[in-house]
Amino acid sequence: MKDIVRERNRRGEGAKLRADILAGATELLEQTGSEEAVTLRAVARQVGISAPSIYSHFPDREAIVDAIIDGAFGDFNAAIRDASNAATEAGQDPLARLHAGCAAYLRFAAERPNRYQLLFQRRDFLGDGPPRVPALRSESFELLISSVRACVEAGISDSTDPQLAATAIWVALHGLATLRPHTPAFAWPETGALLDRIIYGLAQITSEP
Amino acid sequence: MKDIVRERNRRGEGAKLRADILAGATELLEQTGSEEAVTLRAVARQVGISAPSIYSHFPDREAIVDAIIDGAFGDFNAAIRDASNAATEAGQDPLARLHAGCAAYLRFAAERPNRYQLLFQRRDFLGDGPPRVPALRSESFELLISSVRACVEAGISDSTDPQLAATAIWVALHGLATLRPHTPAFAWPETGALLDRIIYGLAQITSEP
DNA sequence: TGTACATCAGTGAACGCGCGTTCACTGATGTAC
DNA sequence: TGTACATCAGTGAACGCGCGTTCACTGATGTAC
Repeated sequence: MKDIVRERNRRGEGAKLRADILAGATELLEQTGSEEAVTLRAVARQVGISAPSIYSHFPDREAIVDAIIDGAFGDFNAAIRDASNAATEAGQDPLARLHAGCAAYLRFAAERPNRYQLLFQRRDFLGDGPPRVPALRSESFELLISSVRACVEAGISDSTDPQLAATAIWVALHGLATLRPHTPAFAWPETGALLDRIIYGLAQITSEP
Repeated sequence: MKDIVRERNRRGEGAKLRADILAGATELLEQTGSEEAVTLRAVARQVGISAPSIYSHFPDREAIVDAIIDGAFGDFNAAIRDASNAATEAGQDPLARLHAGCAAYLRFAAERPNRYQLLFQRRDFLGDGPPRVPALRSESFELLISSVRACVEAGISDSTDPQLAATAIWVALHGLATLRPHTPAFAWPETGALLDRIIYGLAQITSEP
């Protein structure tokens, strides 16, 4: 069953199909929630093309999933960076900047749970060539750790080990982001209260909430 | 390629195969790390039987995975309960009991990463009949929250909301348990230090580490 | 301006694979008589 | 104690499916002359 019938690209515009394939594959992943659902044939159906057409743009199935992950990391890092920068530009204190970044993290995960899930569920093995994904992974962590350091320098955090505090915050955010969509029956506290508890408790914030 | 050739059970002992199938399927999951690898045929190969033999003991593939999850939850809850009880029986304070339970949680996840992953990655929908899995899920959380309450009552925690604190600890433990096996390239702090940060920070422990 | 043709942007049929599941069966073994 | 047989504990072959991938191809379109 072919739902969509795509119009053939004009000559010289063949590369447009790559973007369509990636968008279709991303949508498929987000809808089904499973990496396995991103099959060449399912993507082809989604985009409205024949399966072999994909081979002009991706060497194999794996490459599509990799491209989805790269795109998701780009969006993820941008969302956090933007929220953090917005807080800085608004002249807010380091704690507000830390909070804005963490809130953006949770918002990204809540709005695209299946894409978020894919970000950190793949093992970041160190193969040949530059470790591409680890670099993408570390950007937001670097921002997190610098936010914690700024709190220490501003005298509103007691932390003697910002790396440890940032790691603790990261695992808590990740745990909340992944656990929540899978356990809707749990009596979840309000996200804001939970996030405050995480930030104040783990970054050892000394001023009162 | 059939590696093992199983001896046929004696008459009346047919039910023994069920345990073997479950053990084989569990081993398969733990080795491959993917639920999808638990196929009827792969399980049959692992156990040394033919694929249709499984139908005498499980109605379909899904039932095998459900049985793995049930078994994993039983082991998971038992590990935490035992560690917590051992601390209580040794006459340790509430903080030590809380710590023992959390450490057992992380130990379980570290030793059986793939089985742990399966525990909370399935949506706990509320279908017909009693919500079996949510009950299994909540046991360890109940223990966690009672440990936090005991700390408050003993005057070593400032928490005014033990439910919130317990939830925060849970998400942090889960985040650490799932993130760590997938990001070996990250510069992880020592687990003990991280766990202390999580417990002291999130349960609002007031006495010095 | 007209036209031959190289190239682009794909397609349709086919392959071998592993899968879940069904079906008819088989051979050992405990039991009734 | 001997034996017929019901039952148990499985097996082997087959089905239809969707998959990744390969292959030879087709028809539109821009371009060289």
